[in-house]
Amino acid sequence: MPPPTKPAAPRTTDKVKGKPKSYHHGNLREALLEAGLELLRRDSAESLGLRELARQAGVSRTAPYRHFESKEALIAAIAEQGFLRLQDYQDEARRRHPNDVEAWFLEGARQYIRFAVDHPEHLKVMFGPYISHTPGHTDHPVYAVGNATFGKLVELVETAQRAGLVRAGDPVEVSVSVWSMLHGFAMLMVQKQFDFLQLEQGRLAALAEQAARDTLAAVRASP
Amino acid sequence: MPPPTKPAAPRTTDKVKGKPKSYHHGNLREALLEAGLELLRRDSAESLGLRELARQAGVSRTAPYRHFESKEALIAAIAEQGFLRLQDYQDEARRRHPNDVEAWFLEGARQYIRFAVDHPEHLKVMFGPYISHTPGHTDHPVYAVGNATFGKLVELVETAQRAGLVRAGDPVEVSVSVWSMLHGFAMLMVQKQFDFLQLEQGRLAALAEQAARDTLAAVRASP
DNA sequence: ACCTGAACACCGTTCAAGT
DNA sequence: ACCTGAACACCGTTCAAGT
Repeated sequence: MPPPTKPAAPRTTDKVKGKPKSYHHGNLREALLEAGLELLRRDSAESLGLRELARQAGVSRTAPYRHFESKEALIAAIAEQGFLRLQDYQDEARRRHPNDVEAWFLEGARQYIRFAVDHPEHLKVMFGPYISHTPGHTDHPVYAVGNATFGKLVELVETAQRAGLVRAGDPVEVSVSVWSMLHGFAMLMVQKQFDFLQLEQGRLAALAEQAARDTLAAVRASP
Repeated sequence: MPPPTKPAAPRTTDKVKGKPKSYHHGNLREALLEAGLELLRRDSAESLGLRELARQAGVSRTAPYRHFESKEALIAAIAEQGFLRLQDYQDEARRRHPNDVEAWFLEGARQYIRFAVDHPEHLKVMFGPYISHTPGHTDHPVYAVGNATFGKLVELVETAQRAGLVRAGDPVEVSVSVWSMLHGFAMLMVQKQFDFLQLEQGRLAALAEQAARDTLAAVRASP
């Protein structure tokens, strides 16, 4: 725990020229999101406090309410960023293998896991218990973005079905199996639930590759 | 939200005879665990407060500290209960199909999902972000019980490998794939992440059966 | 042995007020 | 338009004290 007396935050009041370095009056919103992500990266637990973020950004504790309705809204905004980034990872897989469905599928699976490795703090809020999925609360943009991310997976599955790689059937149902496997592996890894296995150096990467291949095996068309 | 003025809790001070109905002096520990579970069942979110549990049990807000070191310790105790119950579900699968490895494996997968359906509140604390898996915090009994649960899965996988049902290789690594798939499906379901698919009545059960079969397909030995 | 009451150091959120 | 300060209704946790 840090001592209660902090260095009072740099404040960077140099808004002399164009330099967009001083968010102090201007891009507080982005600064809060960035600070939230950094806090999640270190503390991991759910101490993510609105007051602490304000402190870190060098503003008063009520200033965040000018940019976010509530703590949950801030978390949802971070989750939204995360889904967009995950879509980028998925697009990359498609770009790498435009003419080979199997390679595309496998790379898509690897990219999902890579996203989890690169941005665990994003994954945690995207699928943590902080944003409720009960009907009525689904008006925030994060839900639309999340659904669009799943939609990209369904597209991949449909293409793979047409190519005879993946078994026939409702592509949405097949996509649920694919998602479950990748989500399960990614979440368990991010939550350090494999730590008790005492894996040697580099062994986790082998597990990830296995998970990607097993994901395809789970829904592969029988020959 | 309930009004701030509650009916002051029944207190059930009828400790006249043997009737173990009045936990007031005696089994406060169990009462707190039960109240915690009930709170998780309804509120779902992480408002699970120590003070509120005390209120619900009819004791002062500091009484819980006689039975639990901290809020995290109470949550860990609930998680421990959950792992034991999950083991019961797994044992049931083995008992039903003692002489058919494939049936045992499939039933084990179904039982994992059934546990999630029956006890979502347990699953949420078992794999939520409330108990940290960083080294140094792994002294609570919940970790040993969690590892034992995974151990049961490894046993099943080893048996299935010997029978030629599941592919060869390190049984722990194979078990990770199986666990990932079931965990992913169970968590997404419990978190209501499939709700946006607008599934018709009974369709979720079909998804669950598919997930169980796909879990086997993911690690099945090639013919 | 088990529980209580007051107290400490925190939260999220609201609201009138400042520039 | 954006931010501040005081205030309200909460937390988890500690500790001396009660029976």
